[in-house]
Amino acid sequence: MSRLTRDDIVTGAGRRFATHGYHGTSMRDLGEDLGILGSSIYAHVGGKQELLVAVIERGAGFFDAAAAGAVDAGADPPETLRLLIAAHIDVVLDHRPEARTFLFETSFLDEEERGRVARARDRYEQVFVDVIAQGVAGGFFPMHSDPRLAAVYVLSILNTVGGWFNESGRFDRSALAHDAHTFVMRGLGG
Amino acid sequence: MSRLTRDDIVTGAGRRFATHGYHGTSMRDLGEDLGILGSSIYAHVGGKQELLVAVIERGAGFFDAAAAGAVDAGADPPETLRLLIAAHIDVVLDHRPEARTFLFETSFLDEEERGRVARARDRYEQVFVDVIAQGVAGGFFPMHSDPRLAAVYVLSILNTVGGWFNESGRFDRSALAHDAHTFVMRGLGG
DNA sequence: GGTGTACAAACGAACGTTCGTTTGATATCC
DNA sequence: GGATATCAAACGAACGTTCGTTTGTACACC
Repeated sequence: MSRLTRDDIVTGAGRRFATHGYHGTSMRDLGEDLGILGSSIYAHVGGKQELLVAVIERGAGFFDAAAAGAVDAGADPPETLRLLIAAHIDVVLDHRPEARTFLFETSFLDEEERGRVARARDRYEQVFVDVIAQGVAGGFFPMHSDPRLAAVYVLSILNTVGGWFNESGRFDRSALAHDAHTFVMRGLGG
Repeated sequence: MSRLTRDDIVTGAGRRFATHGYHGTSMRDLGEDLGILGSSIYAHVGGKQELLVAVIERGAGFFDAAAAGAVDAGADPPETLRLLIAAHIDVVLDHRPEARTFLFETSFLDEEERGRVARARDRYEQVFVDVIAQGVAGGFFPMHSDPRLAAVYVLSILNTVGGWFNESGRFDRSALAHDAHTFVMRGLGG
């Protein structure tokens, strides 16, 4: 058992927040997970709320990077959407604690940070909206309803994946990504 | 200000649990919402956990009733699915606190109740799975993937509605139900 | 030898819950 | 119909515990 870094603390906090919720996690619980006393955490971090901010910003960073990677490939809308879906699923499954905390614990941030995170999430959602809108404009998706609504559907499906998908189940991750993509493509009329 | 009943307390608890989370709600907070002291709540219920159980069972009851109503209509799979979607959206929007608590706070129940609720949720999900499977078998949905997976997609979309839909926005509720149904129908290949 | 990590004890505040008491309405008797 | 008994609802204070956080000290490593 070597000494802990701030990153270790944030990682442990993410795990706890994701499984027990922010208010269901005490500093002593978290310390126990890490093998130290709850009070010792204050050598690394200013407080509990700061931990929540750190975990959520990590999660936001993962999603941002994933979206950037998918868009930068410069493919057509259907292919870009496929990349976005696969990348989102990767984030949710490879960084489950941070993703879950980012997606479901944001309301427990205090005012200012909550606003910043909300804006970050809107920006991310807008990437999906834009791709769908471009697909509609380009004739790839012959659907006539609101791209914003469709983006919400897609993200609803993807955000929930971390809650039920089991990596050692009948489907593997790429099968899930493929299945979700075809479902969404059909939903868009493509 | 008349006297409160146990139902009033449960309703208030649902509102708090849905907005602040179970662990983010104190008995004194809840009392303040209701215009009484936190300690006075114990004249109506045994404790905080009992309130959570009561709220969640209410929510489960709403969903069960909605599913029963949709299935009892005896329509073909596409129409039954349309009824299921509309009924689910009605529950989520007409009973937002109970629905949200049922959907997102179940993990804070203690062991036995959590198991019961999980089984109730599985039963509800199975209704969607069955309708989709019947639709596939009957040739209504020419999709070849897992009905269980498709049911998860549909419920992911529907469960999230309470988090973003605004009754006074550009879409009204029936437009949302219609849009979601066509998206899902296309997703199933129908 | 200074810096940073962890401990151990303690802080005040808030937690869920209990308790004895007060209140206000309803039902009963004369 | 006015005094009286009953009972649930609410109060207000207090219980023991846990919360997030602070402080002072010991000890490790560069």
